[in-house]
Amino acid sequence: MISAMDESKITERGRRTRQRIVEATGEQILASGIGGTTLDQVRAATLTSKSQLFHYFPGGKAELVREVAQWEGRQLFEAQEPYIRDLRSWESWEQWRAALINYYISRGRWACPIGSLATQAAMSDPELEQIIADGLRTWRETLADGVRRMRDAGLIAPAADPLKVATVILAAIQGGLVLSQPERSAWPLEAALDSALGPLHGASLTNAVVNSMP
Amino acid sequence: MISAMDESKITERGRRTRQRIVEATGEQILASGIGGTTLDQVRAATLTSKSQLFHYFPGGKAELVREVAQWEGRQLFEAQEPYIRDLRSWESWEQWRAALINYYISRGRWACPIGSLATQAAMSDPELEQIIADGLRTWRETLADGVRRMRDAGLIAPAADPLKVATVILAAIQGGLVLSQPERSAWPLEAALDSALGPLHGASLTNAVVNSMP
DNA sequence: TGTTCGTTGGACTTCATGGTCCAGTTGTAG
DNA sequence: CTACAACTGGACCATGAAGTCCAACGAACA
Repeated sequence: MISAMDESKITERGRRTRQRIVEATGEQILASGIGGTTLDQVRAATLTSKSQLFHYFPGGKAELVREVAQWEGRQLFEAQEPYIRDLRSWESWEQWRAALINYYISRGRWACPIGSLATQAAMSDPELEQIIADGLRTWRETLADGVRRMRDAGLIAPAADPLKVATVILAAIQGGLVLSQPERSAWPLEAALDSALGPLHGASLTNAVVNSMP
Repeated sequence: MISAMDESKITERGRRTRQRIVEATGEQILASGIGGTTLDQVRAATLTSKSQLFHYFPGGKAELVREVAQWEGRQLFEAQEPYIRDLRSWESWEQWRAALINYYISRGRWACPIGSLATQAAMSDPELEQIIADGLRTWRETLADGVRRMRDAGLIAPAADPLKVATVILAAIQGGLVLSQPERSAWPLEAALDSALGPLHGASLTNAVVNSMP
């Protein structure tokens, strides 16, 4: 990744200021979207000035937004650590699920830093689109690894396609968030995620509850 | 619903112009989002003038966007007719699924007029948010009716909660579209939707393929 | 035929917002 | 302590987009 900001000569103070800008912008974007976020708002929220914004992000708003996307993406992944790295049993999936839901709840808003940006700005900024796509892809791969471990351990059907299962889970998260937004509740997200996680639930418990035939 | 445009005195010619504006705006929003759509673009695309835009939509851009949301919503529902009204067997769900996927494919872009607007503009315009929420709700209710019919006919488990199943299906659609966007392919959407539709698939076929235990 | 009202054209105004500039301050290394 | 570079403040500029205004056109109807 090529960052327009060379981090060689940078003071600690500068680093803090820069980080403050990124986080405040993220907050604002989360609340009002990219288009609804102005540099003046960021400036006011961070008690900085225009010159600082352009000092740290010479590429202007576009670069700042990209930086925010990467930062938020990292936060999202860290929130899933360490569970997402060690998905190999139903219990580990449950722990991961709890950590993820908790992350979304803690932000106060029902929006995914990756998913909602994907919808908002995909067509406006190809570079941002790339960042989003990369984040989505590694997320899916990490989940697929977990599914693969489950399969190799014989905990789920050998015929299950890990990539497909991972995609279904991701889709459930993104779609669940879309529905949680107007609902102002986590339940659509939880329902969708649990449903997608069904195939990973060992034994025929899931089938019996959700899918049995009279 | 209160429309700022009183339709009492309006010529056929005016109606056509107005409709032309709505459709062109929808096209533009689909391509560039709400923020990326300017009235000048709409004016150019429809060969109209500013005065016409404000003549037919006194509320300005906000009203126009709301009108577009409603129009697109209607289109979306019509695309699912008549199947969505008569969900009562696995075959009918399959027909509905085909019609829906076909609708999204035919638009050329992987975006839902309801879902993507929900993400984009929910917080900027409360009225638009209401329109989106309503559309989402009636959609969910209609699907839930179908699930209810399935349950009452004994085709799925009596314990299944129709509203929850409908929500999971909707989430799969929305999330599938989010993932289909960067992928530039319908497969994530189809995978997610099929997975969510699993519980409606009679017999233990689904269980055997996706979820069996060694 | 003329009057009325829906319709249309396009110039004009206002203003928010991204972006620029430069002078002044603070920190740090020799 | 001095010099240089990083950092900060805020006035200023350019632009594009929403919204206004008014004059002119055209179709229905007396």
